[in-house]
Amino acid sequence: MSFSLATWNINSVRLREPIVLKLLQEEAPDVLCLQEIKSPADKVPTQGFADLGYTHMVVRGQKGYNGVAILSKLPIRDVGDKDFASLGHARHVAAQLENGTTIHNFYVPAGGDVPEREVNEKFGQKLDYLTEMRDWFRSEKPEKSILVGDLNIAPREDDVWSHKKLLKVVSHTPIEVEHLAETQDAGGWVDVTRQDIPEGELYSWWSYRAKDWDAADKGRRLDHVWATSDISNAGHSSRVLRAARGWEKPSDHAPVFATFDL
DNA sequence: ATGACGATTGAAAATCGA
Repeated sequence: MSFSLATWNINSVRLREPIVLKLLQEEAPDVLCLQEIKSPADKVPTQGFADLGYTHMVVRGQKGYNGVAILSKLPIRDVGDKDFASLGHARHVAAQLENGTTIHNFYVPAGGDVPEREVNEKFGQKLDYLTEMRDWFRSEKPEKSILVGDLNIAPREDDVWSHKKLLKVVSHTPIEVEHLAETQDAGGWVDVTRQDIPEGELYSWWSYRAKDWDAADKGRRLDHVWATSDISNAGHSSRVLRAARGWEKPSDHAPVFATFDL
C-alpha cells in the first residue's frame, strides 16, 4: 500500500480549523500530524475533519500550550506517549497503522531566547528533551517507524536563510544540531525530506514579524520527516507546501509532506 | 537582529513562540 503523510505546526487548531480543512480538501494526505494545537483533547473540533473522511484521531491536548494530534483517513491505534525531560507537556504521541507502521509525532521545546542553559532554563530543557529522546531510541531500537514534527532545530547550513547569522540563534546553534544528530543516530533515523531533496535552501517556517515573509524569505527548516532505515527507501515525493504560509490567517509554519510505499 | 507579530489567558498585560 501507499500512503501520504503531512506534518504541520498549526499554532492553534481551533483558530485555524478553516485552513486545516483547506489542506485536507486540497492535498488530502492520508495522515496529518499537527503540533501546537493549543487545545485540550475534548475541545479539538473533529466534526469537519470527520466529514472529509478523517474519522480517526489520536491526540494529546493541553490548555493553551503545546498539544499534538494525528488525524487519519486510515485506521490508527494509539500506542502511547512519552513526557521527555518530565516537563508535564503534551509534546509527543504515537500511533500505529494497520500495516504495522508506527508514526511518532513530536513538538520539541523551542528553547527560549538565549542559547545557554546557565542563564536560560528553557534552553537546558530543550537539550535535555533531545538527550532523553536519544536515550529512549537507543534502548527501543525503533523499526518500521516514521518520526515527524516540529523539532525546532534547522540542522543544515541550507536549512536556514543565513548560516553565519544564525549560529548563535536558538534553533541553529552547534550544540542543538549536535543533540539532534545524536537523537537521529540513536534511532537509525533517515531524514526523508533531505533524502528526496538533497540540495538547496529549504524552509518550513517564516516569522510572523517579517514585513513580507515571502519576499524576505528568511526561513528555517524546523519541521521534519524521518524514517527508520528499514523503510526509508519506501519514502518519496517529499515537499514543503510553501503556499500554505500565505493562506488566510496562516500558521507561521508550512506543512511538510512525504509518501511511503509499504 | 525577523523581533516590524500573533495566540492564549482572562478580561489588561503578561507569557510564549523561535
